[in-house]
Amino acid sequence: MSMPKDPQISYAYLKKTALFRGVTEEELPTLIGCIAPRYRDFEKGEIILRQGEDITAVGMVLSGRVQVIEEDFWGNRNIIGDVWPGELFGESYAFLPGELLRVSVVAIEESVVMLIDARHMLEICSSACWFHTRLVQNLLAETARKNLALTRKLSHMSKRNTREKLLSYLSGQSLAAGSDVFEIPFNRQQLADYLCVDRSAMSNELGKMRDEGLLAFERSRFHLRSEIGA
Amino acid sequence: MSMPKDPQISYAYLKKTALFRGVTEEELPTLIGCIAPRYRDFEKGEIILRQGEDITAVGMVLSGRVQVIEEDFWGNRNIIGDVWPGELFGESYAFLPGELLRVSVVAIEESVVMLIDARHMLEICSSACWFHTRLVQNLLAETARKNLALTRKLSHMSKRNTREKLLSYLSGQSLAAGSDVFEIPFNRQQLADYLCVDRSAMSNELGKMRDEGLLAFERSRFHLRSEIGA
DNA sequence: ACAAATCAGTTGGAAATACAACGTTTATAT
DNA sequence: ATATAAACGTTGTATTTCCAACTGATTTGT
Repeated sequence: MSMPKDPQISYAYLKKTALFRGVTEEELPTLIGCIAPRYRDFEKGEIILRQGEDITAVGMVLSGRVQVIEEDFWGNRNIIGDVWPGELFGESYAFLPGELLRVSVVAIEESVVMLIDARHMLEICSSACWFHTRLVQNLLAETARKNLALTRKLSHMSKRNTREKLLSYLSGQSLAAGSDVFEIPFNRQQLADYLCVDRSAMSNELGKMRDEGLLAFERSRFHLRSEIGA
Repeated sequence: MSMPKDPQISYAYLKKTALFRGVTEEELPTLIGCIAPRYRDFEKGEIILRQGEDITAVGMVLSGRVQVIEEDFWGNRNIIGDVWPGELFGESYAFLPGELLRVSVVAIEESVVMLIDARHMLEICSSACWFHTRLVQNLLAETARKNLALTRKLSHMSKRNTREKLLSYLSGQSLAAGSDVFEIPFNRQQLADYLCVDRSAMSNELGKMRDEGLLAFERSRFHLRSEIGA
């Protein structure tokens, strides 16, 4: 890890991130000065946050690519997810003092990250700049969004068999689209991964449901039937 | 639904809720005046929030009991969860303008709820009271807490079979306790419900793992073994 | 236009899970 | 202390899922 003297922050880029959305390019330097982020440079393979730590800063990947990893009781490593440039990590832990990290964050390429202390985001700065409000709004919106996504996925996955998982997911997609005909953003393998089931078994189940008249589909386009099919 | 003239808000009670934690009883009246909540009285069975709505207010149950319900494409109702007095509802949707409710919230007893507009929480009030900061901190902490709980549950549930779900859960509990011996907060049926598996199948799997020497247990007390058992 | 790769559906056998039923132990109430 | 209820483990069977392998259709790259 090293301290980059001149972190190549592009304001044009930052203002498009979920955290800084709504702040203009002119306002950004003031805001950045206000929340006083730290910049860190990590080499490929370096650990950014270590399981067990108690963090108080939110991280944003500026360049490179980092991964969230979980190590269980027996030392088995499990990749939880990727964090791409512009995205946040550690934002759930940073606002819960005393809550120890259950994951590690690792740079899988040379990466530059921005670390913003949670207090700097929440406390009203001396210059009372309004950007703080916007930042907190963005932060809340972002955690709320993740929350909803997790809740939805969980509501599908808590179904006991593949058919019910599929119906739960498809029903949600249909309601979201406001139509009984809709497109899903997954191909079969991705859908199976999302629902944590076997692809072929899922395909099989889809076929059965089609034969029973519950639904029709063609690739990613689905049609749910409200009439109880024959 | 009616407008209670004199909602029986007890400041002593409010200051103990997750939302108002850290605000003293003396400060509460000022803060409450500042965020200008609305109070509503619902009869048993009345709908508080309707699926499809776009809400901008966070709700808190003051008395009674409300339930979060999901209705799918075919009209099947599914109970998502209960909200007890002092707890929040709608907090994920309130901060995402344009995001339509995928659930309904229903009073299952006569209930009084407090509705706080999201903007009142986020925008700095004229009197620039510092409580706002605390309120937002509490809100962020609360959504962060839910986020972590959801992420953890999901990481167990994404395992393909009962054994791996159990090991994922138990490993997490062990790491949280910082010991290979620990107590879990569930009985067998609750654990099975949490992991979305069949209780007897789960019991069976626990027995097999005990016989294989992976772990030992007695009721809710578990002991994970790091050595690869014979 | 053609070759190669990806994607989707199908099938059969092995493995795991759900379900129902039952006996024993542990906890709770009177 | 005793009766009652709840919790836990066990077993057998029906059902479901996983896995591997294969075919045909569609997409992609050249």
